[in-house]
Amino acid sequence: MSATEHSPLARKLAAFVALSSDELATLMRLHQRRRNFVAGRDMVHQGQSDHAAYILEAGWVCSYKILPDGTRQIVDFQIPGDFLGLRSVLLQTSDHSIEPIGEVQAAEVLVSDLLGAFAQTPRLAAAILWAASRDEAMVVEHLVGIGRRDADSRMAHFLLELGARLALVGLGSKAGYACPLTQYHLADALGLSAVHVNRVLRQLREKGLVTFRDGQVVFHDYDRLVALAEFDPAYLDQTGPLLK
Amino acid sequence: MSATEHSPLARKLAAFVALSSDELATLMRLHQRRRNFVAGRDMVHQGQSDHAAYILEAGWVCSYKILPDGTRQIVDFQIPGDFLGLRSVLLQTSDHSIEPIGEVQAAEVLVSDLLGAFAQTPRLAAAILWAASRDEAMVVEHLVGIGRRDADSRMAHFLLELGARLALVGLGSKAGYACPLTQYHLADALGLSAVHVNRVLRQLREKGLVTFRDGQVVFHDYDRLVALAEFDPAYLDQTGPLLK
DNA sequence: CGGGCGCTTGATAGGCCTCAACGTAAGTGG
DNA sequence: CCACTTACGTTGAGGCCTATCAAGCGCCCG
Repeated sequence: MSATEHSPLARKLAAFVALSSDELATLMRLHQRRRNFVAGRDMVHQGQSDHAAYILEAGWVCSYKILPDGTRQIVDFQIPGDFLGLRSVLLQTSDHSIEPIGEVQAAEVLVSDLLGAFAQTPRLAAAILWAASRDEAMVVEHLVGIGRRDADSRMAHFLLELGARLALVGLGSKAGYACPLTQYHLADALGLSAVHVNRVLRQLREKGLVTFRDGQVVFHDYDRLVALAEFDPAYLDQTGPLLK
Repeated sequence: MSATEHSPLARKLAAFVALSSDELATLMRLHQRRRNFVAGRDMVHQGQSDHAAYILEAGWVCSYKILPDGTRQIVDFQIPGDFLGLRSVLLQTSDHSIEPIGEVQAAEVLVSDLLGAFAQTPRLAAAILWAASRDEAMVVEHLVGIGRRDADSRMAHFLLELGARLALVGLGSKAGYACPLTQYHLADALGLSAVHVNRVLRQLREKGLVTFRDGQVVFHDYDRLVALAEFDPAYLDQTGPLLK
């Protein structure tokens, strides 16, 4: 039974660099210290200064910021295999909050363990840095979408990107995927109102492009959806620097 | 004559960690290989795969993405003392373009030099990583602004943030700063039309809050502007992990 | 069974866009 | 020195996209 069967992170990284058994073992040692979380109680609070980083193993979470007027903006979702809280650890105090969506299982990672692992296996360090850069690229693409795409294309792009990310860890395909988000989550992520999210979803469904219902995203016409979204997965696909 | 008088980057980092003369010397060695750029020709193209990272020494640049329909979204501006192209180097191919605004002087940094410097002085590595995390936090704040702030508050927030960044390298204060941007730059950064940018600027001016004219930003009522923007400089102010 | 949560739909309003025109200033070439 | 061009800024009119307010439905759960 290989490590990639246990850890979505190992599976994700393995898609871009062939990890040796030593490197895999080091990676798996980061997964000790398992913790569980439930919806409704934030894992990290905006402004909090003593908190850890985590590797998400099961379940989804979202990173968001609350504005003084009470509205919130979801910056990113994390799915199994993603790191969370890395930047906050470096800045010491978190600039955002992290909320579990449904039940979540994550491995707590101490900075010291991470640095130790990096020192041991530089290739692993490169792989994780690559993953972090990819996450940053996704945030940038998210920003572009909110700034310059209309609601339809924004939603389409979002659903496609999520699908591509999930496919990488074996949780989705071009047919669709399970998605625990509510329409309120979508609204807060896309900078829309929940009401408008509902209308946009209806339009996409009636046009025969994609259905989002009962926690399932089903692509009906992947290619036309890609066209509508102007979705270019280049920023996700890179075969990174890891082949060095 | 201290190194901080020569390098905005040294000045910025010095605000958060006392660099030894050895560390300063290492930092200055990264500044060899000077290059100049002029407005109108991108320093880096979206999709380009052979390019370097730079340390900005004089002048401003912006990082942006072009959408298939021709509109563009500016993701971030870089001012003297900022790194640029770091992520692109890691991902090997750039996911965005970089355009000089006016004349620009920058130091080309080879990955090998950077890694060498990091190996030599870990504290410097921490400082630069901290700066990169701070840049990422700014992109996130930018995303929040576009997603959840109206045009007035978005503009106010942007002008304030820029002022705070410039103050850190000695190029601005709470009174104002020199700003080479056009209203088109502001539009592409804030996700607005140039026409609307003009109207928003007029409103802010007529309310006696801030004037942006002839390449000068002048704050007339800093506190009221902060209130309008709900500007919280916490994410810029951190006395980072660098005191370790 | 009441109540909360998520989803759905309609009516209305407003923020921001688009189109269009014009002003100003600086640069270019004859 | 002037005609011409280009870049940037300014202002108005009209309209679309999306927000807001409001109401109702189905479902799960205590």
